[in-house]
Order: sequence, then C-alpha cells, then structure tokens
Amino acid sequence: MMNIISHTATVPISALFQTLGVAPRLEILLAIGAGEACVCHLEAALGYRQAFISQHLMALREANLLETRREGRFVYYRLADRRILDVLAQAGALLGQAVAVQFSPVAACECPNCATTKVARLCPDPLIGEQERVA
Amino acid sequence: MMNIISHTATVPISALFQTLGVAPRLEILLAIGAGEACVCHLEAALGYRQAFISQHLMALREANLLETRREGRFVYYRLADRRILDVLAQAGALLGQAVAVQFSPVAACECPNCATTKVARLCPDPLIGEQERVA
DNA sequence: AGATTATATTCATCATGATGAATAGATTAT
DNA sequence: ATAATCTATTCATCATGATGAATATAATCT
Repeated sequence: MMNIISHTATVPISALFQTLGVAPRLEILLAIGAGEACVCHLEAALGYRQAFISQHLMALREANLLETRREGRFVYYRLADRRILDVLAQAGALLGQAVAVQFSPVAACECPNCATTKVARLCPDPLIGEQERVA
Repeated sequence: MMNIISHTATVPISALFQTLGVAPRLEILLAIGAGEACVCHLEAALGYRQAFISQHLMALREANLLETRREGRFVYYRLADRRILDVLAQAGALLGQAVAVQFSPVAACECPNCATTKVARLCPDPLIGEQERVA
C-alpha cells in the first residue's frame, strides 16, 4: 500500500537535519547570517581551529546550504538560501530559545570584510546595535 | 569576547536536529500529525517492526517532541507541540519538497482509533481525500 | 490463573561521522 | 623564486547512536 508519507520523501529532509545536528555548524550558519564570511573570520569569531571550520563548511556546502566566492586568498561563504535561518528560528522557537543572526566584524580577523567595518569596534559594546534579527 | 551566537545556545537546537536526522522518526511525526497514534497503528502504517517503532518513539519522547496517553493496552502518542510540523514543512520547502501530514486509518491496525474510522477503507483509495495539510 | 495482545527495554553489533593532527593546494607579497 | 598566508584535504581515531534480536512489562480477556 502506498503512503504519502513515504520513506524516500523523508530521507532528504532527515539528511538535512542530520547536517544541522552539529552545534558548530549552527554557529557557522548564524555567524554568516545574511552576510558573507571567510574562514578566517569564522575562526576568529567562533574560536575554532581553521581545519575544524573548513571541515564543517564543507559539510554545509555538500548539503547545499552554502555557496562560495573566492576573492584573492579569501574564500567567502554565504547562505545558499536564507530560508535556512527560518528553519533555525522555528526550531529555536520550539525550544523557547531565541536565535540571533548577525555578522559582526572581529578584531582578530584581517579580511577585507572585517577591515572595512572595523571602526565599529571602537564602541563599548559593538554587538548590541548590530543584532539584525531575532525570531 | 562574548558572542551572542554562543556554543551553549546552539547545542540544544542541534540536539533537536540530531533527533530529527533519522528518516523513520520524521515518518512517525508525520503519521501522527495533528492526531494521535498508537504503536500498532504506526507499525501498520509505516511497515516497521514494533520494537523499531517503539525505540524511535522513545527517542522522540526524550526530545520532548511527543506526549503519551495510555488507554487500556494501547498507548497513544501525540505531538507535544504542533509547531514541530512547521519545522518539518520549512525544511521540506527548502528542499522543494512538500511535506504531507496526515492520519489515516489502517486496515491492519485493530486499535479503536482505526476501528471507528475503518469505514473509509471501503473507498478505492482512501488516502486521497484525507490529506489534511500540505505545506 | 493462564493466555493473549500491546508496548517497552535491554543487549550486542555495527556503521557512521565528528574531531585532531598533519599536510597539501592556492593565492599574494617580497 | 621564495616566503607568507589562507583554505582544503587526507588520514587515523574514537564516540555515538541506529538497528536487530530477544526478552520483559503491562493490560485485557477467557
């Protein structure tokens, strides 16, 4: 008997969830947010090793969640589809947990993206005003 | 430096995704949908072994996604929060995949829930008209 | 009480995948 | 060309958890 809730229909969705089932990957997605981030930026912002970040970026890319753009030595990652943020927000809401999405320049990162916006660091708490979105 | 995107904030969300990263569990959640289902129903509807179903039900329960109600020999499972269906729907939408939620009586299931609605089986394809929700 | 049915749990196995370490590749600067 | 920097990949290890098999518990029925 055929069922609309087929196994094959749920497999790709479960695969997506499986990819999202690793905390550092969520941190990466949220750190990228609506913007763009290079590996070195994520490294500085999240405090993980370079290879560690790269490995998870690869996993997210293979899940078609990220796209890349190379600019010189830097590789910039951005969300392939921002609706992934809605998925995260909804999951967070279910747990009564707000999910903050943001891109914030990091002092330790020397990439052009951070360099141009680095003035913001002069503020006492630069993160406060920059929160783009809470769901 | 403190970051709004903290590791501890993403851990519970990733744990939720990890729980959802198994296809049969999604099948179970969708089979329950807005209704209620006993193990024997899921067994018949999805075609898995009893212990298999039970094990995944336990995982979903430990993730606080399901609640139970006992009625005689039968234990009925229902969603603890229907917003989980929105999470599934959004994930499905991201993949261009419609997610159908439904509870349909199954001939092979003798539980009261199925017995009372079993008349519907007389239709050539009882599943068609019963699709409750597509997102 | 014993039998039957529905569900839960335990245990062992096995595959998967996350992580760390080391290294390779790619690009720019000197 | 060499060095320096940024990123990717490979390899080995290890822990986790999904599954199957078997059994235990719970409730009802005769």
